[in-house]
Amino acid sequence: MQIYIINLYINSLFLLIVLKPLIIKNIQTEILRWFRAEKRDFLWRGQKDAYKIWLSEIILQQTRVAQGMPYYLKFISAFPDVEALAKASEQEVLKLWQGLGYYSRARNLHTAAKDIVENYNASFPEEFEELKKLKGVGNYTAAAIASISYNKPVAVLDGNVYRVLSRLYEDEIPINENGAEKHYSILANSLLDKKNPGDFNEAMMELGAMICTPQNPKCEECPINRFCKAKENNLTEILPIKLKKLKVRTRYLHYLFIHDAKNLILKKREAGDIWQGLYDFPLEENEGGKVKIFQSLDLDLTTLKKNNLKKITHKLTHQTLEISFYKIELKSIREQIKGDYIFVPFTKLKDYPLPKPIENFLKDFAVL
DNA sequence: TAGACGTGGTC
DNA sequence: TGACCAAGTCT
Repeated sequence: MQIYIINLYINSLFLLIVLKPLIIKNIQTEILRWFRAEKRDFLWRGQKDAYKIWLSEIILQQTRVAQGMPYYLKFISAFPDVEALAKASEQEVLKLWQGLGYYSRARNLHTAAKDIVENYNASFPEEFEELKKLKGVGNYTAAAIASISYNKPVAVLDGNVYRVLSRLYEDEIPINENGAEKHYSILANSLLDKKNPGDFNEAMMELGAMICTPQNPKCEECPINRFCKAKENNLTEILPIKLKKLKVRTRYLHYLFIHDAKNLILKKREAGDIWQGLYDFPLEENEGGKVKIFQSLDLDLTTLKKNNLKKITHKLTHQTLEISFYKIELKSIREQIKGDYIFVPFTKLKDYPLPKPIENFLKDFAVL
């Protein structure tokens, strides 16, 4: 009996000290080998300029490469370095970001650029903790910059890595559960190739994006399929587990396209709502009745519906927007409109960052 | 800390 | 077609 227990102990010790590191080493080797042979050729790859890595990482947050690529090119061209970006106005940055969504990324990008120029002598900090102090740089982006640009051994944890880890280890802890980040971060860091952290991090993400996809993963082509518990137990379709708790509310927006011969009215959107810092039309948000924002004009939405130009549905992550546009032509808008509105010549519209529905509306009417 | 924050692609 | 997702972060 004693011998049996001792054997068991030795076996598990062997597993822990010898076998596990060996398996991890194998996985690292296979992932890196695959990555170096199969990786897509992006402009920001193969160089370590922290500015470019940072910019690409911010743009690619919650965004597909195909969607972000043109924006990366525009930004690099307009702002070749962090000083150029810092010198720009927030409106210029938002204008360039127009259409990409999650506009806080653009505002934070600009804030961080100014911070780096003013407080870091225009060069990026190298340490994970220091990078995280930059506005808009969280755990993921700090790890990406630190590992790719400065070879620091910190594992990135993005949607791809969560998925790869959950499947590889058949881990059923929901990836958006409280405490999940810490849990998966430990797994990611234990798997990280500390000698090639940048390449390995990119390799994990590339694997998740190209092979270990959310639907129809290409397990037969996966370089680590022989280590994958989810594949072995046919669980790739249900892993990773994600709790769903998204509530979508519906809002009814009535936009007044008020103009005279040469100008139209815009308003800068403020904090605490969608599209902060972008410009839209005078907005009445209710179900109907009198237009309250311009009582002097004595407008009624029911009457205005005769001039209803367009009605659309625009879906955001958390809101469904039922949008109506009304056209109101006035002789001289300056005298009749009071409040926090600006009068913009049609010729200057190109300088103003606009939410997608506003941009589309103006395009439809050949104003843009 | 759970919820807010855009847009476009996919099945 | 609606639900889910895509290199997350902030408050």
